[in-house]
Amino acid sequence: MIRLIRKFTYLCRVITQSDLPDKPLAILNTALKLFAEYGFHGTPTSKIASEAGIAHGTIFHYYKTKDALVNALYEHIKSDLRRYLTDHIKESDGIRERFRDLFYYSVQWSLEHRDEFYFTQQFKYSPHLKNSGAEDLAQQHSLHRKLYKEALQTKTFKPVSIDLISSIAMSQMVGTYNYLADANLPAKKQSTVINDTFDMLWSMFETPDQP
Amino acid sequence: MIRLIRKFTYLCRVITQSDLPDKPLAILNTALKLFAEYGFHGTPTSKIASEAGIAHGTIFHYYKTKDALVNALYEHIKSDLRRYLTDHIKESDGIRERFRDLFYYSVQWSLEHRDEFYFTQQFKYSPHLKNSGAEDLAQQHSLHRKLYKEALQTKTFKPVSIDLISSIAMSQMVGTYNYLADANLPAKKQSTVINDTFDMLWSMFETPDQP
DNA sequence: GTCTATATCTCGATAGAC
DNA sequence: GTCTATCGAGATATAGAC
Repeated sequence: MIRLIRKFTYLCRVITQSDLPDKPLAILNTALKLFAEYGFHGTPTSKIASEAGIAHGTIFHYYKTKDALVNALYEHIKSDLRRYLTDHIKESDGIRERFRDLFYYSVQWSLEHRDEFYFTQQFKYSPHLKNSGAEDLAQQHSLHRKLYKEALQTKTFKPVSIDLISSIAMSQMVGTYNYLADANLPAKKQSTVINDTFDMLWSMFETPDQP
Repeated sequence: MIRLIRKFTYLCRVITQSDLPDKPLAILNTALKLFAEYGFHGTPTSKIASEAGIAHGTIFHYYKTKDALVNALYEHIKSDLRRYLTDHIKESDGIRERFRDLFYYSVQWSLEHRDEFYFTQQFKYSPHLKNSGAEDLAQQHSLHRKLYKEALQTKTFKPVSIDLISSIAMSQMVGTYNYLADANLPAKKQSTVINDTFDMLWSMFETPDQP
């Protein structure tokens, strides 16, 4: 009898397509939503469970501890952003284009994923968490540093410390994001701002023309 | 008898000058130290008390709740920074000098007060706290916005949104700080970097020469 | 795998002597 | 004002049925 009910429930979900039984992902998603609103210390696991429509204990089946959940969420977001960026950057483009796209789409992604962005900031400034190996979300070596390295080697950039470039570029993205997140401009104007701030950034490091 | 012991203890403190009975301040200081290491959620009030060498209950005599303590600490730091900046900026200077000093000493202060800086970042990204009226530490209207406003009105700056200037300038400071905090350069080199990054910032917004 | 029920513990806050 | 002792809420994590 109970078995029948289970089957029925399952079929209902399949038919309505509304709620695939991907519990681990559901946990991550509701956790993110709640963390963005209350912070991870202000969010009890019991609330994540009830909000996600699952039993409290189930969380600990997928994530041994709350910390593990938080870290898993961070990794999840990180790989999301990574995929998004690699999807939007053409390897065949010139270095300026690639840098522009990296900048542009990093800001764009943050604007379209504000909870995710906010969460990563919280995460970054949470000393007691075991952020072992959790370098800055955007210090994704392979994407950023490779690019800066190339720009330095080809003398596209003035000879400055790569860490300085990295820090300043990162800040410029965050600054642009902060402005746009509050300003609420129409999409087109938003794009203009991102491009303009990128131009400023570029001109900071570009090697001046040799006549 | 006990009264005598008390008096004796008090006199000892006065003589050694080692530990003025300024408990509220001592609480703030050790709280800051611990918050920087464990975060404020990872730091129980009991630990603050024991580390500060006072009784647990005493904390709640000065600060009704833990949240109140956190907020008091934030205000304390904010006014410290404010005093530091106003002490270092000459009102009689030209606008470029004043902006430079604001930038320079903001970074400098952060480098000399890393725990304080780190704490304010934690604070900024703590959604559940009653940060009512806790605007960004550096969005201290009277210091920053007044300056930007003046630069815009005197056409020293290109006509850009003041919020954009504010966001970008702030980010540039944070970016410069992040770089220097990791790089560990000698003091002289540090100054050079701050000045150089300020020049970049300035040239972003400066009105080009009209011939 | 998922649920309910519960064990265990830590922390913030209070009470009351001194 | 400062201390000690303690209370009670609420949190994570586990046990065990289904």
